[in-house]
Amino acid sequence: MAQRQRLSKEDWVEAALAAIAEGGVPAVAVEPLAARLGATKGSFYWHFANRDALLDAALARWEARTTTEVIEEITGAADAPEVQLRALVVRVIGAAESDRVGPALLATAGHPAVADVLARATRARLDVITTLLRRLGFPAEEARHRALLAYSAYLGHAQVAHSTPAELPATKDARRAYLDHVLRVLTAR
Amino acid sequence: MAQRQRLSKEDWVEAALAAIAEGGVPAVAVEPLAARLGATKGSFYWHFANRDALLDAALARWEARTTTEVIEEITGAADAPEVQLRALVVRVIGAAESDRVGPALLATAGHPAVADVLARATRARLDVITTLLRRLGFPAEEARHRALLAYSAYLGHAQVAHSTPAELPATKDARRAYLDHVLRVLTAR
DNA sequence: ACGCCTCCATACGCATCCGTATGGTCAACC
DNA sequence: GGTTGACCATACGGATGCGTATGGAGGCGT
Repeated sequence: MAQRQRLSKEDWVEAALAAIAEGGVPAVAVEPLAARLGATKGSFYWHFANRDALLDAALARWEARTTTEVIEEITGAADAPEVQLRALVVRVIGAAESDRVGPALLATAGHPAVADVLARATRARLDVITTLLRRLGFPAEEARHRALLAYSAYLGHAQVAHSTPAELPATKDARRAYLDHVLRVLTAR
Repeated sequence: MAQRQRLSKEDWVEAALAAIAEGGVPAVAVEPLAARLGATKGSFYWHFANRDALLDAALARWEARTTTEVIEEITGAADAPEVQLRALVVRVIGAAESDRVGPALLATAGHPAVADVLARATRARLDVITTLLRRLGFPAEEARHRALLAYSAYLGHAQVAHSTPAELPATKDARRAYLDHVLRVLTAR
């Protein structure tokens, strides 16, 4: 990997996220990570108290990057709800195909720290979608139902993209057509 | 756990599936499983050549139980496509909330055996849904799009049910209303 | 009653990972 | 140019997992 002489905390966090993406939470192991970074445990235990501290930092980083920042970015703009919803979907579908951490976390939902971050992320994301749908004129219960459906579809799309990308539309045009179709189905009255 | 004196291959497979559900593929470890079954490695290595053999058997069992058997059961009946589709959804949504193995496998899609079984299951499931939608009168491309959306929604629903069940409709009536809503949205022209 | 075959426990060597202890290196600063 | 402190390598002990070797317990036929 990188042949830096000195490593920062961030380097370890990024390596941990990469490990989660490839092998799930159990793949966050100090010694293999050190080997991949071209360092040893000596470096790690200077930056972190123990393995769990690294895992916590990685989870916090993931939550910020895939939930907090995205929500702020989308809802920060003063666009109309239709525009915001479309921006959210486009933004998030693209990310879903590269971010493999989310699906990987599901396998370890038993771990307390993982459960916490998943619960917070799920709630925040569902709330954003629900709010947008309400602003589009859907009544409360229907907005919540449609938000749940849309978010489920997003999660599932990430899974398919990750496990069997061959089943997704192949060309860029086909993907855009699919995306348009999905948006139409999800917002049709 | 069970205080049986003799264990069968099936017992080990079931224990492996339970382990995957709780901790993902890496949790399929011989010695912890043996402890849980009240046995030792001596038993395991009589029934299986090694850890991978158990993993393969568990994956095959999962595929049969959640894909092959379900598809045969649904398409075996001579019902109208609307009835089959609804039966499939009802059957599968209920299972999604108890089967935690599927989501857990996603975390280890890098493993060759896992990738194989995921690819086969995804393809088989998408094909079934696509066929049903075609029989409902949707043209080919739209049927495939809607099938992908429906299957994604199913996968995501399983994730939500597993990680944050509190976000799902609480009462039985609310769940039924949600299910009706989803079916209506997914099959509306 | 005897041997046989199935199933399992025990004990071992090896590898991997965690966490600690300790000393070394290099840049910055006086 | 000597000292300090941030950063890291090496070396260790303990825990846990894999796979093998070996012997023992118990049903079953003869």
